Amino acid sequence: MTDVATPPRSARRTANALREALEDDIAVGLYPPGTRLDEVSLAKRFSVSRTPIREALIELSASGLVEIRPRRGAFVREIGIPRLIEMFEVMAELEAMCARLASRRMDAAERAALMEAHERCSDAAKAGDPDAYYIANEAFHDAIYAGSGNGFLAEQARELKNRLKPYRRLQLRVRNRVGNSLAEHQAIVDAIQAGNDDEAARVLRSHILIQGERFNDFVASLAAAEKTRRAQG
Amino acid sequence: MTDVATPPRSARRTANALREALEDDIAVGLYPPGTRLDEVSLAKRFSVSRTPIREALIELSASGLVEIRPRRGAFVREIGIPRLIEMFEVMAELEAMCARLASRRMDAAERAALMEAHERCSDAAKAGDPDAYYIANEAFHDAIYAGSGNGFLAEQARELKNRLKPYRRLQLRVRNRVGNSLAEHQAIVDAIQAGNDDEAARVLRSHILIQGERFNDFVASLAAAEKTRRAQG
DNA sequence: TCAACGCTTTTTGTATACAAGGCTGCAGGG
DNA sequence: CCCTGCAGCCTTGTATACAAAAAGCGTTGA
Repeated sequence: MTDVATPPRSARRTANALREALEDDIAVGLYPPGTRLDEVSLAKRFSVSRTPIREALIELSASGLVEIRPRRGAFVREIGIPRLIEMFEVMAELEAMCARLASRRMDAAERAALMEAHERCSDAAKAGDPDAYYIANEAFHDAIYAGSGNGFLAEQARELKNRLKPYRRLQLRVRNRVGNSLAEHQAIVDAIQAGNDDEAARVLRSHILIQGERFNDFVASLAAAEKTRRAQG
Repeated sequence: MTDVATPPRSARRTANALREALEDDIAVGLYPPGTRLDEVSLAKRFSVSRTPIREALIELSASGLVEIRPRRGAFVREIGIPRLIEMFEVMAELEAMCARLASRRMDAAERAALMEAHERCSDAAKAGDPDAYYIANEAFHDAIYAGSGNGFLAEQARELKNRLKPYRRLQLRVRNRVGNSLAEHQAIVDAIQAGNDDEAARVLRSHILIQGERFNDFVASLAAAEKTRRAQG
């Protein structure tokens, strides 16, 4: 339910809030890839007019999460396996670049933040809590983005990660990916702390590529999601 | 590579046409960085209502070309020198990645296209026509993007190049950058044709970084533009 | 003279109204 | 039985109307 008691305070509050809400709904799987996003339904659901809905959809289309087909409406973008491979390939390179720069540029505070995020990952892994690990993992990678000393790069990395979120979410629950992931994190931290930039880049690159390469599991989860979707719609 | 980022041309024609028109106006310098983009003025200028103008501005804001400050309007984004360095750093890495992949993956047709673009660059350089070189240069780099075999990467590279366009345009007219640029192109082509992926990446990376590093010229041109802007506004 | 307050004006953000293109379904013909 | 053409509805795209916030400006008080 939408919080009707929330008073309209900041500007473009509706449109921005809507964008985030829709992003979340898509990431969470409420609107699976291929779903048509009807303007009037969304307007009704959020108790606003079509205008802010349209603006939110346009933003989402710019970020690549939805696709606006002229005169036909907005659809949650369907990302095929080949394109997903491409995206992971780019993601891996961006993260590798972050790691390379971070290992050269991070100051003491940033290194401390990285270590702490790593600790929290470790705790979540020990507790066997994949959701907590998901959160901590995000902070871990974010620490590396921030440590690159390149704000633009960090933004790009975050944005792409966000686009891949719906797919990685499934991914993390497969096998005992968490355990392996943590070991890889350790290697990354070691390389960064040692200031070994090539090694840091290499390890982080493969850390990401592993997610994209496990296509047995990957395709399986996609197929399952697809099956569910077809069964419902 | 099959699905090039082709924005819908037919419907939403006003909004899309407007976006492109505004992009062009900004790139060309009609609206210098910092300019306020008033909705009603733009609406009047293009003989449309505020709605499509707003939608175009939102798209431009998503692409980073303009900045929408809540309740205060849209402004052509001012990109400071530090951020520009960051952007060139990322651009260099993206292009290097393209070159690395291209030298491994390009087929005969793609190599031929690259050679032809290189020829046209050479012609333009010999003719001393910087505008023609600008066009041919774009095709040259585009050929490498396409040859990477990674359509998503190609899109990202094109988008970022587009964002940097207003700044590179000035850049290319400096000194005899064209001559050096052509020599660098030759080295890139050689490396790609030899299938030497590391070398291709290295050469292309520095080819881009050179543009970002010449900050004596760069700052000078920016300062000049700034001066002009202040004199006018 | 200067600063602070409030009013007015201007502009953005949202809702609604109107226009136009696509989709569906039915009917008629091959 | 299937295919096609037309009509009506439904959805998107654009224009206009309305609301609210911020900036400009003048007045007033110290």
